[in-house]
Amino acid sequence: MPRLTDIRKQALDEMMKEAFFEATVAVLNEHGVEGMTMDRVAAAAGVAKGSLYRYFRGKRDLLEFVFTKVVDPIFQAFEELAAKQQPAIELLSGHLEALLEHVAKHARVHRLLFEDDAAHGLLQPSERRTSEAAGRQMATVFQQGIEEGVFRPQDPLLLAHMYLGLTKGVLQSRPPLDEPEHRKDVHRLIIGTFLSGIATDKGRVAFDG
Amino acid sequence: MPRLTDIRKQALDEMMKEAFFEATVAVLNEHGVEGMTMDRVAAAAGVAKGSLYRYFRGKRDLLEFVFTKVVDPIFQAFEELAAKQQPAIELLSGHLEALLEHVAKHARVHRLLFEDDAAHGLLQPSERRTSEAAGRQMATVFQQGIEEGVFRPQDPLLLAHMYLGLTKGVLQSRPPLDEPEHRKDVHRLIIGTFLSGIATDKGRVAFDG
Amino acid sequence: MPRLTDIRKQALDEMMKEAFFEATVAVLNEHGVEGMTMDRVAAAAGVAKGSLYRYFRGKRDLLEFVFTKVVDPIFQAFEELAAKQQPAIELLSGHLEALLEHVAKHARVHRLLFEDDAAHGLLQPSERRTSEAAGRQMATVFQQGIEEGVFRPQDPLLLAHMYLGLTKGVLQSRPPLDEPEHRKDVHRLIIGTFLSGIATDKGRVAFDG
Amino acid sequence: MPRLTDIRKQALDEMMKEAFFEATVAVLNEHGVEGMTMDRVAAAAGVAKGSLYRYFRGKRDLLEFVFTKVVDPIFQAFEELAAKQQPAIELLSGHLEALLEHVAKHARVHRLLFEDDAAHGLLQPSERRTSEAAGRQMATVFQQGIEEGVFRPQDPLLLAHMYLGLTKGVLQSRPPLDEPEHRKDVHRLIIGTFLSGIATDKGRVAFDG
DNA sequence: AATGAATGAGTGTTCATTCAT
DNA sequence: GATGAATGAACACTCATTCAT
Repeated sequence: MPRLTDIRKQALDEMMKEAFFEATVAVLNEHGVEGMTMDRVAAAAGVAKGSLYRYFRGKRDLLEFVFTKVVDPIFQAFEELAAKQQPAIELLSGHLEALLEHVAKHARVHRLLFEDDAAHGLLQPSERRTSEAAGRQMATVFQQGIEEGVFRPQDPLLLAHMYLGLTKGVLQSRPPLDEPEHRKDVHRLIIGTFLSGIATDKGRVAFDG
Repeated sequence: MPRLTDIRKQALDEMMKEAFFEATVAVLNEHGVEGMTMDRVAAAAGVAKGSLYRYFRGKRDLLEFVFTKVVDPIFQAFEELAAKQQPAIELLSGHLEALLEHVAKHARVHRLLFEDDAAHGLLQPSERRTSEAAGRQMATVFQQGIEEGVFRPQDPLLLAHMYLGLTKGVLQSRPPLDEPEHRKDVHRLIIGTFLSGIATDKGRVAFDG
Repeated sequence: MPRLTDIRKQALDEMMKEAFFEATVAVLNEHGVEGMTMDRVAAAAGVAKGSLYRYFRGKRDLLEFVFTKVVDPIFQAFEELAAKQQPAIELLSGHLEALLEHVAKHARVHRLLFEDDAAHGLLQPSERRTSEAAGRQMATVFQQGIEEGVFRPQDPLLLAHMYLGLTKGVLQSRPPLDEPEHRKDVHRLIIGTFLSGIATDKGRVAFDG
Repeated sequence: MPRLTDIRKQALDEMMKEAFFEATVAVLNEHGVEGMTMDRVAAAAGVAKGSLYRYFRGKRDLLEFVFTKVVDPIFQAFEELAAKQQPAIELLSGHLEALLEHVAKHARVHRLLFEDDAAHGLLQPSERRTSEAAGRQMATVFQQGIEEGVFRPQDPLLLAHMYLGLTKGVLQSRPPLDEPEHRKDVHRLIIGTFLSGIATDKGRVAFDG
């Protein structure tokens, strides 16, 4: 039964990687990105340092794994939503909902990998890739919205960057996201602002004038 | 003539610091923040490593100098504008104009320190301080705008973060900023979006519905 | 058999530390304390510098290890003697005997750490501690002797310092200590001088007069 | 008048060296031996670092100058005393008196150069030379005393080392030396102990027995 | 003769990576 | 396959010494 053994082996591998993921997060939590050493990760995982290198080619590899593990679900959630062929605004809304939920669940890690901005040195490439991928993904929504006539015609990629930037800005101010109502508030704030702006009628007049 | 000598000395000091500034930027450019070592900066500046330490107390000091040199003008521009007692929207507009001009002038450095998000590990304290200071500064504008009745009443600090995030998002997509018209376009895009949102009337109906 | 492995591991650790001890002594011998660098110790031990740090937390740690290794046995010998509840003079005598034997055995290291007075900069704390501890330890002997009526009443701590100083003085003149008779001679000299002084009757008269 | 100029020059040189002496002592006082850098000495002396090197060939040279300046007077005092052709005991007594006075006057420096034992790394050669010179010097006294019949016949050099060691031991316990009476007490203690020992008659019996 | 900026070898220490067991 | 000891390149930083001005 080499087949079964292989499967089992693969499963074990996955479990190990999972363990390393959690160990890494724990270390990141306790020592920050600068203090994340392979020694500490191995110790946190309860294995010898050498073993780490059986599962990851190096530190960069490990961090990319962690990064991906945190980021990927958001992309997948989007893909799932997009598959449902909804109107752009609902797509946007649904995606934001999923995003906020995800951030709420992985608050600690998010803070470390995104807000504190400290890991970026080590995973710049994958970071940029991610950021760009997210931009492209969102751009399709805006493209769709423009076609639907609900968004003003504009470069969709630029819109995506603005939207993502605005969202990141809100998240960087660390609003409470634990309770569903909190998330609802933030959701309304982001979508409302991005769709309708912050100006009153008076303000809009002042601006146009 | 100790007076003249002193002045000359001070001028030389400034020139050295300027040279180190450029050397640091060059190293950051080539090796990223993680690869920015004192050795490399010294080599790039064409001096011995020890000399660096005559002008900066340490790596952190050097990086803060670079960071400040890039960031401070924006804050100062804001202060100058704010002193003029203008309406909030004009203040916002003026600040963005100054910002875009500044970014255009220091494009390379900006990319390194802000977009790539990479220097943050080493100057997190000053970085976070800066980010928060910028937030607070902008918040006063939004507060004023709310009082003027041109912005919808909302947490000014949150508005500031959204605005800054959105702006950062746009800059991250690296729009051309060399020509004044380019900047005008980006300016219009940001202000317009933030004040009026991206939705058409139809979109707004769809959203409210 | 984790038991055996652990023991073996511990033994290996001890051997490594022992090797570093000897390497350190060799380096101290050749380059003096100021010239004792971690590089040189590692080189003398024939290992990479990094390995040193697996066994010692730092330079101070290493030096303290060496120092302790040399000094501790003397203290322990004293404790053992003191436990035997002997008269003060025999205690003194016994301690000196043990000390001379110990110095004979570790002549080279002693010269480095004590006579040359050179290591002290780096281990001043532990040195001073040691010196004071030795003083206190000996003071109890003199206190006991005073109570027994065999020593003239005087500040015991001062007596201890005098005794230790005198002994150190003798050792600094590097008397031969290899043979038991040599040690016997030195022993007699020190004890005799400290107990009865160096003056003849005539000298005593001259002094008192 | 090149003659006068030369003399003046030499005098200036002496004054400079004197200033550096005091600056060095001040630095040693404030920062310890490990913290005594040429920079600090120059700053303390109020001159440029480069000037230091006009008067001293290097750090070792400077430290030797300071050391000598502190130690030499004791030797000279001895020479002066010795020239007076006194009995050995009075010579010893007179020398100790001068020594205690000297130590009292230069207490701070002494502590740094002798007790703290930290400078020795840098001036080991001159230190050893000094220690040996002192030994030889004192040995002549003991030799004389033996010839006078006031000291028991014994290796004079060994006696000298014992005497100096005992004295050093007393000084290391930092007895008060400010007042003449204090010094008198210490003087009596050292001379008394070294000449007559610390044993009572009972103790002597116990020892001989 | 004085200055102090420049030098650069050297210091202790860290840590990602390798590899013999 | 796991281990963890060994490695050694790198790093930030210091400071005695030199030398152009």
